[in-house]
Amino acid sequence: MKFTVLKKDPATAARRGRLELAHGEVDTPCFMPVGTQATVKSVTPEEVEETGARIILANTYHLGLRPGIEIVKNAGGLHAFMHWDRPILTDSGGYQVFSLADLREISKEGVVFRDHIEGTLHTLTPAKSIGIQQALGADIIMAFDECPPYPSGREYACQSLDLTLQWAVQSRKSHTDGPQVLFGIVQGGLHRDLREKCVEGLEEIGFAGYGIGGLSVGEPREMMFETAEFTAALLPEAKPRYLMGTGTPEELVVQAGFGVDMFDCTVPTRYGRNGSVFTREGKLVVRNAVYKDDHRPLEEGCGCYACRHYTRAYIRHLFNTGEILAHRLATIHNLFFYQELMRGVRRAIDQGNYRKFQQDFLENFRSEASDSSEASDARATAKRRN
RNA sequence: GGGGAGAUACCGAAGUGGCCAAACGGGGCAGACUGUAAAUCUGCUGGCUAUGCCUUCGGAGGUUCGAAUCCUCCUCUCCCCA
Repeated sequence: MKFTVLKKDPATAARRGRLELAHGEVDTPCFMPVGTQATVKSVTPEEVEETGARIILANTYHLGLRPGIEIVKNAGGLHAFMHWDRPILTDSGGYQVFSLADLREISKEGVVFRDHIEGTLHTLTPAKSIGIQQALGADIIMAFDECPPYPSGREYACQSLDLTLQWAVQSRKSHTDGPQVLFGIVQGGLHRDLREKCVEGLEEIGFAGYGIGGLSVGEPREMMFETAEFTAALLPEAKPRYLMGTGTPEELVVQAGFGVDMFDCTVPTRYGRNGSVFTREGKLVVRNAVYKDDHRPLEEGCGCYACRHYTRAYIRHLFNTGEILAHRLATIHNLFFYQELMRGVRRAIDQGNYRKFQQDFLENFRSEASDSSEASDARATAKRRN
């Protein structure tokens, strides 16, 4: 792997970079669509690529369980198995320690999961996680960590951090040389000193890049921003910084300004399947009745496949009737929107005016439909018509 | 012509004297969703001048302190036999 910082924004900590990985190059800051089960839900790899995505995520816990590494190995590795020949990053299963909290028990050695499908027990240790990730053959693999929930008291955050650091050592030891690179993950909750301690510890071990973990787990947005900014600044300049699991379009724009190089989030794909799409003006719940007779594209001027060929009224109709195509079109649009957003971010940094780009974007983008006078006007109109 | 069953909110369907503005499902409307146990989950769904009031369980009348629920008549629907 080679990571090059091409340009630094004069007014913010934002930076433009390029990642050279085993399966290709990725311009940063980048957004990585999430494909937990070796598929970005509802869309084909060609469609993912057409949105502009150059790297995607997959998941160790889920793929280790089903179909299991033997089958993926026999298929010729994850890339061949899922027919995606660009870079892949696999998450270690650390997030499942958080999201499947009711089904697992943490010990010093690792985590015992009661598998959510069959109920049988599976132990994930740092060595096992790395072993699975190497077998899958992703370009970037992640150290096994504990993602503690919010709120976590200082004592718990402290313990959890020690565990994550121990696991980082073991992850590093288990990682054999090859085209794959291993990233460490910074934990420490919202505590500055713990984040500092974690970064120090990880740097001592030495990783190709660093994930900032433990955010977007329910903490107030301001606290997430504060912690992300602070933590990003602690990390070595020459290595890629990956803010794990976040976020909304605004969060990406804000946090790219902290010097984050990589993002991933389920928001564009999940929101798409659940009937929400993004536009430069904010979130639009295309499922809603306001759009039943609205024959404009999801976003005017958008170049995505969905917007080139279909209208809000049609896509709402598809959602309303439970048609699969609704999920596909909304997902394609959202992924394109995210990639278009990142293209804008990169261009602005290239031009050295990231601050202005941020301001313009945030001024236009309304995250809550209720903030939008246009949306509430539209709702009122719909009510009158009914 | 004879016998039987039924009519409940937008639809289907429970309820058979007070705890009923009425279970449950569908539909509709809205909200949530952040390293995906998610094509999922949650809320609302008669009206209003709203800790209460008004209208509503096919229609009209009656019994009762009180009726979707009991009685009488009427209207309509379905099934079986001729």
